[in-house]
Order: sequence, then structure tokens, then C-alpha cells
Amino acid sequence: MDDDRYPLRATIRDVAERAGVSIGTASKALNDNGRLKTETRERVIAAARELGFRPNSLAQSLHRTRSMTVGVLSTDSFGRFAFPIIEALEERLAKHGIAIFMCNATDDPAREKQHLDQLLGKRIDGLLVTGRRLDKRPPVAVPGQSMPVIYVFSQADDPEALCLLPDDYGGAMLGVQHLTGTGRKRIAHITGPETFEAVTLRHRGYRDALAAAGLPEIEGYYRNGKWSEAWGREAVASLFDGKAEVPDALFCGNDQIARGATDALRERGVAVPAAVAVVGFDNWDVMTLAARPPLSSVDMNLRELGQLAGERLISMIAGERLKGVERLPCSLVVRQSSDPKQS
Amino acid sequence: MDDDRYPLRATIRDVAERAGVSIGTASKALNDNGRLKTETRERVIAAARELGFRPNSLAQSLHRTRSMTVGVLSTDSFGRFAFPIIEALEERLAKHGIAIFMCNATDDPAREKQHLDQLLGKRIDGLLVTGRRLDKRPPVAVPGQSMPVIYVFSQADDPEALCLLPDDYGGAMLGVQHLTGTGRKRIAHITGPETFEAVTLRHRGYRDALAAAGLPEIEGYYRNGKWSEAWGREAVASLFDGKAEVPDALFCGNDQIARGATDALRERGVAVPAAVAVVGFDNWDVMTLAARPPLSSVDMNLRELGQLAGERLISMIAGERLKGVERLPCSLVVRQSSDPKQS
DNA sequence: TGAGGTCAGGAAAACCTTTTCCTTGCAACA
DNA sequence: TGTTGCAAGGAAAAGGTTTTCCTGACCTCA
Repeated sequence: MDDDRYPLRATIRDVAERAGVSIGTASKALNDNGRLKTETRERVIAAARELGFRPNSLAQSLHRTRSMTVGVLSTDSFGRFAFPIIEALEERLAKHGIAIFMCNATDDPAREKQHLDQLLGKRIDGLLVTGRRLDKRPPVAVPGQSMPVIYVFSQADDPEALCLLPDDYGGAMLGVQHLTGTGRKRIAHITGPETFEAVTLRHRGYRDALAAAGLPEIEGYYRNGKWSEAWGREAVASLFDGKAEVPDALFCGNDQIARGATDALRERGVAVPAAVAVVGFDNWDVMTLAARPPLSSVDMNLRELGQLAGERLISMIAGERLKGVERLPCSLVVRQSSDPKQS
Repeated sequence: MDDDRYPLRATIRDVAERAGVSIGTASKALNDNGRLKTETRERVIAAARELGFRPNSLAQSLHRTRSMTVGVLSTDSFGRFAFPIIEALEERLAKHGIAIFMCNATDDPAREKQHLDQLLGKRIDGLLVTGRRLDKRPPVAVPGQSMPVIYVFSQADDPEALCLLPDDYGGAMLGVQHLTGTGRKRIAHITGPETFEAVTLRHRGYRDALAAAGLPEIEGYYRNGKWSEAWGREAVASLFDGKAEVPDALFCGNDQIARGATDALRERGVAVPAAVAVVGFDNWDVMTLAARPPLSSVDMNLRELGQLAGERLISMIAGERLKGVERLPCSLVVRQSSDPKQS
């Protein structure tokens, strides 16, 4: 073990020495500041390169008042939804030289506080909170407006907060309008538990889209259950078995339900999409592409949501004050389960 | 916008002033160092609390030579596999007060270099590289042993590097032994493309387990294809349709293949597990629990892998030198697809 | 009375950069 | 010749914290 330890890094003092200038001058040369002869500037830059000098951003941050880091606090052990968001966010911020601290506090307020303390100590320039959207969460306890906070795919119980969400209502409209527009008249909605705000919003979208198409709501065609394939199969059983009149389309609350429903239909010998069209929600390829036939689905554009969060965060760090709920439009991806012409 | 900007944070100087001591003394009081009267110590601590003081960890890091941060560089846009690993790692490191910078460089060397530069500037204490394991990746270019690097779920083409991987060979043995142990004689292996090292390792495990049980390898029972449900269905078709002798068990390279296979068997009226047992790989609940019947599967213990990575990284930061390939055992989760007695 | 010891806390260097303000040298101008 | 003006670069403060070393004050023992 001796002293073959990891060696020390070159500092600007080493660079200055090697270039034969003062450290102030070296700094100016490297940052393209001050009044220097081009020759001097180049000499410093060469010295820096030769030494593999890389400025210590801790020291820089200490001086400037920006750390060029933000925190991402994820409740809901960064699942399938948080991932694309965070990935897009990271990509967006990296372009501005901002790095992200990743923290996970699975609905444990104590761990959340601990993480928050740590992040505050690291002087992050902003904070992004994400997590499952069951209901409004208590706002993060950052001391007295000390930094911008954005909630993404998560809603804070605080009118001053900025929350970025997918437009569940509009997404549902989109899905159902696609079905009404292709001639479906008896559209059922099989979805998750009503404890999710998204469920009630999508339900509203469903109803409004039916109304807009002049279609009646049919008794028993709105079904709440779990977010699982098993529930999709079960719902199909209760909607179809022994019924004289059956749906000609299913709008499902997520792709797992949609897939379960599709499987159940196929096993009953009901043709999809000929007899019944199916549209899911989430556009999760693992489900939509593996289903037979592949599923049409509403896409929440989570990557766009993450990018938007990045932009908003940058604006707020620059001083802008933003608040309220902003909803990003969903889009519809049509596949064979609702349109036989798709390949 | 005026001056309702985000206010300044209290520094240790404010704390010292309020407690009527020098800043050195304040520091000692807060860090439980030096020789101080208990009364003084408590006065400082009280002052700190009243001001909501939180030490600036940038300044601390500047002084100590540890930043208490590590970088996570993920090629493979942190997919399903990287997630549990990173989550467990984060949890493990958080206990030691170490935060992680999350970077994503989807197989783009330029972005990787850019991220690396940024991380080096931030003086991370260590680096963890993760990503899809197709083949050995070129080692990360950290200048001259400047910090510990660990590859997890990824293998570097460098004998000096430490690589942490699941024991694919042992995992396959485990799965196949379970099948031979429950009386299966004709076990096929349906798996992914041979470009993955994991595929060849698992294949070896499969063969050795057969040999250990005194079973012959059967011509055509090892099948390479894609990692998809569709391939699982297709493989079953070619193994069963029009064949006089068929397998009595399928060991699949991942859960998607296993699920596709199970679906195909059911649709042919082949009873699972009565006539054919199925075992998957990955233990991905989205697949294993939704399949009918639920799938037995080999679990790579990715969370444990992440924890292990955290421990190793901490050791290496403390000065220990580690290298070589370390493989973590897999475990088997038995469900109905291979054992009718399971619920 | 003085030498030495302990206790409590202060002063200042160190960590690495950036930036503001100064100094020096030299040319141009009256 | 003396005054300006400018170019080039140095000195030092600042940013927040930790740590080493130092100073007094008080006590003990000879």
C-alpha cells in the first residue's frame, strides 16, 4: 500500500509556475479574461495542457455563488416513469455544464430530510422533485426560498410551487377521440384505482370525448381496478362473458391493463381490432410491442417533460420566478390494436 | 424581480459572531473537536441551530481532500438493469454521507469524455461505470490512477480494473439443476444472441448442469435469438410443432423469452408446469408475475450487486487496491411455472 | 518565587480560484 | 522634460471551513 496512493492533481499554482507567471495571470489566461499578451496566454494554456490541469470546480463554486449542480430527489424508487424524465433532464442540464445529484427517498420523510440536508450543504442551485403521482405531496422543506424547486410528475400542496405534469385529461381525450373517430360507439374505460389523480383526470377526458362525439355513457363501462394485466383480463371477462351487448372498444388506463385485456379478448376469439379496438396508456414498449396485436397507446412524452423541467430550472436559477401547474400535452401512437391498416 | 432574490445562507462566521467566539472555536464546537468548555460548545450549537446554519460542503471539501461525492457513469441509457444497481448503491453510499453524480453517456465516447471532465473537475472521490454487458468496454480514461474506478454490470478491457458482475454461469446452473432435480430430462435452452458474454456463460452453465445430472445434450435444444417474447413464441413453435419428441422443460435466457414461450405453450394446449416446466432469467416482476402461470426465474440480485459496489468503492477510496472480476451469486425464485406446489 | 502543567480559546495558515485594484514600463504628446 | 495614457501582469482579498500552533490564565509543586 505504501505510497503508491492516488497522486495529487495539478493546481493553477503549478500551471502558473510552469508558465512563469503569477497565479492571477494564469487564471486570466485560462478564462480568457484580463489584458494579456497572446503569447503569454498561449504559454499558460500549453502549461495547463501539459500538466493535465483541470480547475477545481469546488474552489470555483466557492468564489462564484453557483455550484453548477442541482439535486434530484425521487420518491418512488425511481421507477419506470422517473427514468426517462431524469435522463432527459440530465441531458438538458449537462449542456449547460450543470451536474445532478441523484437521491432516492422512497416515501420516507426522514430519509428525505437527510438527503435534503446533504444537498443544501452541497449548495445545489436548484432542486427537482419527482415521484409517483398519487396525490399532492407536502412541499419540500427548503429553508426560506433559498433555491428554486420544481416538481415533476409529482404535485406539491403549495400554490407557490411549480409543478410539471403530463396532461392526463387531454391524453385521454386523444385516445378516445381516436376511437370515436374510427367509428367506435361502445367504448369502455378500464383503469386503475381512483386514489390516483391521473385516474380521475383521464376519466373526465374519456367522458368529455364521448360527449363531444355525441355518444352516451354506458352503465358499467367505467371500471376501476389495479394497474395489472390480471385486472385487464378480469375486466374483459366481466364486460363480455354472458353479455348480449358488448363494447366495440376499450380505452385502458395503462398498457398493462390494455395488454391483459387484449390477451383475454384473443382467448375469447374476439378479433382485435376488427371487433374490438384497444388503446392503452403510457406507450411502454415492453407492453405495447409484445402484445398481439401491438397496442395503440397514449404517450405522456416523459422525455419532453424532463427537458422542459431542465429549461424551467435553468430559468429559475437565472432568477425567474415561476409557479403553478403546467401540463404537457400527450400524444397518441397508433398501432394495430386500434387500426388494422397499421403494420 | 427586484431584490426578493434567494437570500444568503448563514456561514460559520455568523454563527461564531452570534455565539461570541472566534470562527475557529465555532468550527471545533460544531465538529466536536479541540478543547472547549461544554457550555461554550452548547452555545455555539444553539447559535448554529437558530441561524439554520449548514456547513458549506464545498469549502469543507476544499480543505479536506475528499469531496464526499462519487460519479456514476452509465452507458446504456440507464435501463431496467442499471436502476436497481444504482438505487442500492445510492442507498449504501448515502449512509456514509457520500452523494452521487449521475451521468448518462449512451455509448457516445465524446459525451463520455465530456462527463468525465466535468466529474474530475468536481473532484469526485471515485467513479462507478455501469452499462449493458455486451462485451468488454475500453477502460475509462481517468488520468494516471487519480481515483478508484469500479465497473458494475460492465466489464473493462483492463486487467487492473475491478469489475463486479452477476455469476451468469452459476445462475444458469441453479436454474437447470432445479429442473433436473425435479425430474426433467429433456431441457431446452432458449436464449438471446451470442454476442452477449452472458449468453455464452449461461450456456456453459446449462451444459455443465446437464452433464452433472447425467443427461445428454439434445441436438437442436440450444437456440439463440432475440431477447423478446416473440422469439420465445417462435422458438416454442419450432421445438414443438410436428415433433414426435418434445422438451419437458425450457430454460430461458430472460423472462421475456420465458413469457413468450409460456404463452405459446398454453396456446398449444401444453400444460405448464405439468407437461413442460419453464424457468426464466432476471426475475423481472413485470414479466414473472403477469405470466400464466407465474414464472420461476433466476434473480441476479442486482440490488446486492449495487450494495457490493458501494462497499468496494468505499474501501478503495480508503486506499485499498482491488482488481479483477468478482462475480456475485444469483438466486432462484421458484414459482408455478416449474413447480405446481407453489402458490 | 518561579518552573512547569493544564485548560480554554484565539490567530492564522491552508485548501484553490477569481477578481479587483495596483504597479511597472514604455510610448506619445505638449 | 514632464505629463498622460495604455499595455501587461502582479499582489492580495475574498469565498467558507478546518487545523495547527500559540497565548493567557490558572493551578501545583518545589
